[in-house]
Amino acid sequence: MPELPEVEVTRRKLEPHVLGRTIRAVLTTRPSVFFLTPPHVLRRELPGHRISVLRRFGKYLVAELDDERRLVLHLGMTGQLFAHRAAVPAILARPPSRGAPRAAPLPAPDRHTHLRLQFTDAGPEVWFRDTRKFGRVRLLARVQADPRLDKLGTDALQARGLDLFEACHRRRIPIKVLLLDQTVLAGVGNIYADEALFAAGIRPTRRACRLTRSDCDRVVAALRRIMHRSIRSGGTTVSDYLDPDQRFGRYQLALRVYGRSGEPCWHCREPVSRLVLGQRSTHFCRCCQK
DNA sequence: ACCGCACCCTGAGCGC
DNA sequence: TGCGCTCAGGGTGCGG
Repeated sequence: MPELPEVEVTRRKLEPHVLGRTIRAVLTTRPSVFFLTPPHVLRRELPGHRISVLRRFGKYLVAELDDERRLVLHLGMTGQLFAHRAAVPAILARPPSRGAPRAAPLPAPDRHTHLRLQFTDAGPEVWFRDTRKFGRVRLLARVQADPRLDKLGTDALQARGLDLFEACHRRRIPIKVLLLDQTVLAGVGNIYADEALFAAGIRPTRRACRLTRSDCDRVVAALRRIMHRSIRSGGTTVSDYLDPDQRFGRYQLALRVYGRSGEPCWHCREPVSRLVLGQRSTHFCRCCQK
């Protein structure tokens, strides 16, 4: 599932395919929850405009247009952005291990390809595909605020221990649940929350208010370290994630606890435990995390 | 303000 | 073979 590292890899690889290009036509599927801006509006409004910047905020991607409107994209759980060159054979072997992606390289758009941007030049189309439709697309008017975007906390890669420590004040929820709150640190999802808490030696069930300043420093440092490593590895492919070139991530090979319940802990060899917190499966080591 | 939980959606995997 | 069930989870919104 795309969290900050996967979204950042997507941004970096998509950027050269969109910057400075002018949209010629937009193809969409039928209206659905996927479209916060109705598809017929996107088809009408986007053509003729040039994409000037592609930014990331937490797990959001924002394409700024030449008229200062913004196209806001969220990949949800199964969202994929592709730079689709016609007639170029897609790569691909199986991913190195752990979870065989359901997705295979797409030779043609299918019913899950909800948005296709075609450009005035001969370069690739950009496709937004999302089987589960937990992803979202919205076109913001000039200077129009986005309620979700504006509520995001500090980007997880920019955060300091103090940011987390202040957010933990008087919060009685498990630290794992707090880490998933996008208004606290933007970009942290289920995988990296578990991995960072393991690296910091903190049990995910511990109440947020019971973390010390030093605990928070370790969690934030671990998040930054792990996310940077993951970005360098092309992100984590657990089930569906593919980058704009339809390549799998490789960071799943480096995961220490996520998806490893019952397998031996990297440090102490005790079996990794699993429980559910905030309706999300949570993985940790009873021995190494207190 | 805080917190728990149902819900959105689809495909995979499983038992029968 | 095929049906029906459960599970996965990012984010929203509601009720207590």
